[in-house]
Amino acid sequence: MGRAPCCDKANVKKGPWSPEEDVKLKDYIDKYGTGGNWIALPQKIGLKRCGKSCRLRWLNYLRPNIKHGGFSEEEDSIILSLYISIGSRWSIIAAQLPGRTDNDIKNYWNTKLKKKLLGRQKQMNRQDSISDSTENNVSNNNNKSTPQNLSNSALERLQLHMQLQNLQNPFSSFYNNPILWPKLHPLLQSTTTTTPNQISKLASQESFHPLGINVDHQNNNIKLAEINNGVSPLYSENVEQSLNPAQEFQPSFGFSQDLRLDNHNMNLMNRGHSKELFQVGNEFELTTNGSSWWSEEVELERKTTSSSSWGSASVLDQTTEGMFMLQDYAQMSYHSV
DNA sequence: AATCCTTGCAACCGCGTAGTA
DNA sequence: TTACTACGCGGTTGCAAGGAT
Repeated sequence: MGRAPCCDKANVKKGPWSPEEDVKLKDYIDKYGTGGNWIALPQKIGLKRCGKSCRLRWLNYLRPNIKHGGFSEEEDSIILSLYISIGSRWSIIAAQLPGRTDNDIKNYWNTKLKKKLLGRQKQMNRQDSISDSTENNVSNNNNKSTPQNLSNSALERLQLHMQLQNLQNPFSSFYNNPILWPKLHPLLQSTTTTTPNQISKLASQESFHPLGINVDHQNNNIKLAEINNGVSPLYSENVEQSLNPAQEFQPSFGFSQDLRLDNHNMNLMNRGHSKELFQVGNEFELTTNGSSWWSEEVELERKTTSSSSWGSASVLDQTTEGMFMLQDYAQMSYHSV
């Protein structure tokens, strides 16, 4: 037995909206607002439409200040960086692009931007296969170890990640690309030991992590995806446990620490000693054993069974996604010396 | 000119979640 | 605590327009 329909399907019009319908809906909402009830709205206006359809039409098309098409390079960069960081969380990505809707961005990504970027990678792969048989070729490693049922999303993000690395010259990392990361957290650019004072100083600056997570150590506060100036953070929460100023920290590379991902919480752990809590919106625990992120030594503990936020990807897919994020952003964690 | 194929985008569908009684 | 309702989100579909053959 399926879910009860949200409206009487038989008496509801489907398909493209007519200009008359648009006018009716827009006029009414301009005058009276939605009334907090989309389901009842079409009846009030006299539209033979489902409430959900009205809502969608309003949000994606009729709402004021909506922009369609003509994405700028800057918008491309923001979309790309957020997609690699958080995946297909279109509403979150849209929140960082004023005037853009999640549907618009989703369509733009699926039909243009993704092809544009992955197309470039194909070109580069061709060049690689002709001129380079380097043992460390990431593509070769990829072919060897990528799980067959790796989700499309994870694979895309992986491909994009690798491509973006390739796009840099050998002496420049992905993370230092000012186009991709307009405001890169200075901690990530350092490979040397960072003292608490340095961390404190850095944290007080207006700087952001490419993942979109900004850690304010002074206030034990986290802001997620605060990318555009003047745009309110998508998420902000006090961390569970503050950094101990008496300890000395250094940026941690590789996978020497455990990473735990809960529902909406990502704990970067240091072998059981939780340091930070980050909100990322996932629902599993992931543990690595200090090995390569491609390695098989990954333990996964599924905490809950439902996770629509990350689509229908399998647990293995999600593992890979987690690994991807871990590899990318492990640098942001610290372990005590 | 006709047909087929591809692309872009609006809209739909189903599910998870939050709010409330 | 449970059941119900509505909202919001992301994946998917349908179709029109344009291009290729």
